[in-house]
Amino acid sequence: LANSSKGIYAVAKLAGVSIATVSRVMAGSATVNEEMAARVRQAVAQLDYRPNATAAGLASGQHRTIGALVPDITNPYFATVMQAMSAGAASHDYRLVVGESRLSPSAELAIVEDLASQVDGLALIAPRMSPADLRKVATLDVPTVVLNRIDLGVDLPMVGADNFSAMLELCHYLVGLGHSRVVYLAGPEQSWQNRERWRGIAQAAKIFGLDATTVETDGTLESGHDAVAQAMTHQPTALICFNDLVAVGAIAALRDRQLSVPGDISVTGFDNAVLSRYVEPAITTVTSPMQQLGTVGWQLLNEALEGRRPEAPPPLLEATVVIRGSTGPAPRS
Amino acid sequence: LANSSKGIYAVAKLAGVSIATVSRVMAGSATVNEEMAARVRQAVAQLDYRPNATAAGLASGQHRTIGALVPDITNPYFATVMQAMSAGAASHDYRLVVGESRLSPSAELAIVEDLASQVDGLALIAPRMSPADLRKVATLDVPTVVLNRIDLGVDLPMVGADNFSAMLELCHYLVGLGHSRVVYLAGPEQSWQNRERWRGIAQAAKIFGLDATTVETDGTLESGHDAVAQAMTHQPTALICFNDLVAVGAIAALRDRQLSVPGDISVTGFDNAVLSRYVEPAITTVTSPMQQLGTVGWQLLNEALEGRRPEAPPPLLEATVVIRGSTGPAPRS
DNA sequence: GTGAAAGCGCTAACAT
DNA sequence: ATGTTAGCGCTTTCAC
Repeated sequence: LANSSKGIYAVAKLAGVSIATVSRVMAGSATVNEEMAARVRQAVAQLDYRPNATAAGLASGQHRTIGALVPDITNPYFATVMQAMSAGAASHDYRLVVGESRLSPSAELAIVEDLASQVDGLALIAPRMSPADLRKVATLDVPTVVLNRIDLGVDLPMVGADNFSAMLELCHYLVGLGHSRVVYLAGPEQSWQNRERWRGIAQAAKIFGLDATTVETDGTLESGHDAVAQAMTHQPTALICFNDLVAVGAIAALRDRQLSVPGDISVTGFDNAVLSRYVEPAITTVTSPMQQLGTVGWQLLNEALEGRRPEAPPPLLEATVVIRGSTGPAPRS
Repeated sequence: LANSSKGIYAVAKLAGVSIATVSRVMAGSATVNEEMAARVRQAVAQLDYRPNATAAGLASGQHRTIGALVPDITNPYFATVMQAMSAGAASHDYRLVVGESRLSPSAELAIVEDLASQVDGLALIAPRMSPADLRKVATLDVPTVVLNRIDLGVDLPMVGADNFSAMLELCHYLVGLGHSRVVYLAGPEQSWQNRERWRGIAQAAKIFGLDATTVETDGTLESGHDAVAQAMTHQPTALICFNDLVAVGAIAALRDRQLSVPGDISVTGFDNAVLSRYVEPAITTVTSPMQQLGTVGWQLLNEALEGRRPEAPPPLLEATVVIRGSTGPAPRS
C-alpha cells in the first residue's frame, strides 16, 4: 500500500510479486516457484536492493549477531579467544561484534545491557566484573556465556582454564630446580586469572615451603619492566610473571641490571603467546588454551541459543607447562 | 492502544503519561515537566525498563554506532588504531563495533554491506580491498572513512601514514652505515602499506644504488622467522622487515644460525610496536602513528556524520625513524 | 508541555 | 505456493 518506492516494496513491484515472496526469496526459502524467484533476484540485482538488517531484526526478533565484550582489544590473548569464538559463530551464520570495556571499566554492565537489545547472545570476557553484576546479566534473558572465569553461584554457562593446577605445577618445577624465594609479578588484582594463578603459588608456598611475595603489574610489557625494581628488593631467585608480556618486560629490565636469565635469575611467563618462543631467552610458560576457550565458549552459547541446556558443566580446560630457556637451576648462594 | 504490558507502554502506563513523554525523558529532552520526568524515571527503575535499541534505530534511522572492519583483530597494530578510533567515537556518544575479515577475505565487501544497514558510519581498515570494491562502498551512502591507505580515484575520506618517506629515510640511514645489499621481508603483497614501503626501498635502490630483493611473509612472527632461510641465500648485510613482528621472528632465526645482530647483519622493523623496545637487541624501526590514525579517522568520520565536507584533504601522517640496537655498520667483506 | 497517531522496513501468521 | 495484513518497539511530526 504505502511506500512502493523503497526497499522491499520496490523490489516486489518491479518483480510483480508480493513483498512476502521477496522476503521468502531473500531468506532462501525453498517453497518458491523457481521462475518467480528468478524474477525477484533479477529485480534485486537491478535495484541493488539490500535488506535492512535493523528492520529484519525488529520484525523477527533475531539478529544473527552475538555480542562480545573484552577488556582490551589490543591484548592478543583476548583477541585470540574472540577470534576462535568468531569462527564458531560464523560456521552457524552468526556474526560477532566486539565491544571493549577498557575505556570505562565501571560502565561494563551498561555496555552489556545496551548490547543486549541488539544481539541474540552475549559472550563475556570480564575478568573483573563483580559476581553481583554478573548475576544481573543473567537476568537479562539473553543467552550468555562467560569466558575465562568460573564463578560459583552465578547461573551462567562458563568456561575457563585450570590456571591453578598449571601454576602449582610450574612452582613444583621451580622448586625442583632449587628455587625457594620467588616474586610473583601479579596481574590485575581483581581478575579471576590473577587470583587463580596466585592461589596456585600460595598453595605451592604451603606444600613446598616456597617463599613467595607479590608485586603488582597491569599485565603489560611496560608494567612488567617497571615492576622489576621493586621485585628485586626481595632478592628472589625467580620471577613468576602473570603472563608472557610481563615476562618479556621483566627480562628486559633484568638485562638492564646486567643480570643474566636464567643464570642469575629465572623467569616464567603464562599463556604461551607466540612471542614467548621467539625472544631470547625463550620463555618457560604455560599454554593457555585460548582457541579452545573460544571454541568451547561458542558451543556453550550455541546450545543456549538453541534452547538446550548445556550437556554437562564443562570441565576446566587443561593448561600445561612448557619449559624453555628462561628457567634454570637457582644460583648457589 | 495495543500492548500496554511491555516496553515503553508499560512504563507510560505506570507513570500515567503517554509513551511520547517516556521517549522524551529517555532521550533527555529538556522540554519535559520535571515532576512528570521524575515519575517516569521512577517507573523506569521499578520496571527495570531498558529501551530496545533495534526499535529505536529503525524508528529514528540512527544507531549511535559506527562499524569498523579490520583484517585481523589479533594484530596489535590494527587493534590499536581501532582503540583510538573507539575513544573518539565514545566522546561523541557513539559506540564502535568491530568486525573481522580474516576468516573470509573474499567476503570483505559483503561484510561491509551487511554492517552498513545497522550503523551510522563505517571505518575501514582493508589494505587489500580492491579500489573497485572501495568505490562500491562509497555508493552505499553510509558515511565512511578509510584508514591506513590512500587511493586516488576513490571518493572517500582517507588517512594514512607516510610510509614511503620513512622507508626512504630508513634506507638512507642503512646506506650511511655501509649497507649495500638488503633483503626486504615483505608483508601481504596487495596491502597498501607493503606497496608503499617497497616503493620507498625501490626509490632508495635507484638513488643510492642499493641492491634490494624481496622475500614474502604474511606479517607475522612465524613467517618472519621462516623467511630468513630464503633471505640469506642473497647474502644481505641487512634485513628490512615489513613490521616489528617480522623483525622479531627474523632475529630469532638469525640467532639460530649463530649470526649476531647487528654485528653480522642488521635488522629493521616498522610500526614501533611496544615490543620492539623490549627485545634484545632493541629494534630500529619507524613510528607508525597508530593512535593518530584512529583519532584523525574519527574526526573525518564525524565530519561526514554531521554532513560537513572534510575541511581539507588531510596530509599523510608523519612517520619517523627510531634508531635502536638492531642496526649497525655493515660488516667489512 | 503533552498526547495521538503515523510510520521506520521488514517478517510471519493466516488466508487463499 | 503466494498474497494480505498485522505487528516488532520505538521516534517524531502534528495537533492540542
